[in-house]
Amino acid sequence: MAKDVRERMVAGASQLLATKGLQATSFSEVIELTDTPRGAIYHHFPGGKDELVLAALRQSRALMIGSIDSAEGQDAATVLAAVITGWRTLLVSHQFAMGCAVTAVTVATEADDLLDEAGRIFGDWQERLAAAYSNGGLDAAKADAFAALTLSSIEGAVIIARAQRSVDRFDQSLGLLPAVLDTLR
Amino acid sequence: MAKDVRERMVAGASQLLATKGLQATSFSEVIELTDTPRGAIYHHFPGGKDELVLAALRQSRALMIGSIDSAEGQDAATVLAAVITGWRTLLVSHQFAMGCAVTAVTVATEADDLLDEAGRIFGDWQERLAAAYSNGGLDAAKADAFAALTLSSIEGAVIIARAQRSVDRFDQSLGLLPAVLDTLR
DNA sequence: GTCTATACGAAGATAGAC
DNA sequence: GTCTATCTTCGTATAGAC
Repeated sequence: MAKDVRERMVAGASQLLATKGLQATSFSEVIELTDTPRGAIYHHFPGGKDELVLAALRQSRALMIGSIDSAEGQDAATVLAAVITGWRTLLVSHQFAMGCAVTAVTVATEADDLLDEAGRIFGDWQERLAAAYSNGGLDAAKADAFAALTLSSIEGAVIIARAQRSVDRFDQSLGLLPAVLDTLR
Repeated sequence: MAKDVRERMVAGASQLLATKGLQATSFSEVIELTDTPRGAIYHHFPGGKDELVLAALRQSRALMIGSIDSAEGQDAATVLAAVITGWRTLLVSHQFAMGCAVTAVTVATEADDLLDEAGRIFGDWQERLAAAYSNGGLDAAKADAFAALTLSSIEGAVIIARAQRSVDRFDQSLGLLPAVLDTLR
């Protein structure tokens, strides 16, 4: 059976946020992209755009968490490589037209509820990543700090890669992380 | 004498980009913020919004370059600390309502000329930072790579700090960089 | 250089029919 | 659940007067 209309709208909004930003994540664009009925938007999202964007953020959250979880149980270096590769593949496979939805919202909103959710998601990502590192042999405090560095450098590297339509700086910058990890254990 | 109207408009646009993003950097907001005459926008920027944003990006470029240059000639660790402190102060003094204008444009535009300029600016920043590191005692190749890591991790940390309205993760993540620098020489 | 007036389109949102 | 119509507001842009 076809996916739920609401679910398709959320996925479309999430994709639009990651590719074109918050402004371009309009009802018209979501409807066109997902081929869903116009009249259904306010039925599924009575709170309007904010509610749709909030749902899209939560979906982005789950995707990244799933990616971290699937590397769980392995060596910390393997976890690191898996996360970096995931983002690298996303960039390349979309020809640098796609990035992070949470970042896109953070730098373009003034709504407190959206900012709160974005902050919580970054926190959750770090926490999950730190747990995976810890599980992969790193001391807890170091795992937490290294997770913070991993996240911030990836988020920054993704932006720079998009602007330059190249993965050169991405590779150069994140290429230092494995050696950093080595010094931590 | 009062600053040139055009210059004030560019500064206002630059500030709006860094605080509210590309969408909110509208003519109305720029005019209100800078208290400049509405009729003067298309006189100074016949190319419309794109031309204004382009000028604002170039001003952001110059600000960061100036900040790097003022640390030039010092030890690599001092250069690193100066750049980090600069961004940290910006965040705190604006209560996390301000970030990087170039990032804001990168994740919200589809215009090639804006993306090109953003990519060029990130490249210039890295180049200037690498030169300062090299001047500060780091081997050239390592200086370039470490400049890439410095930039991407700062850009990412700034976003996360804004979302969380806290400098905790920022400090935690960038706090690892001095040790990384030590391992490079 | 700066002003007003205005055109045009897009966006978010609501009402009421089907 | 979905449709159409409509309202309001806002943003970009242009024309022509001062």
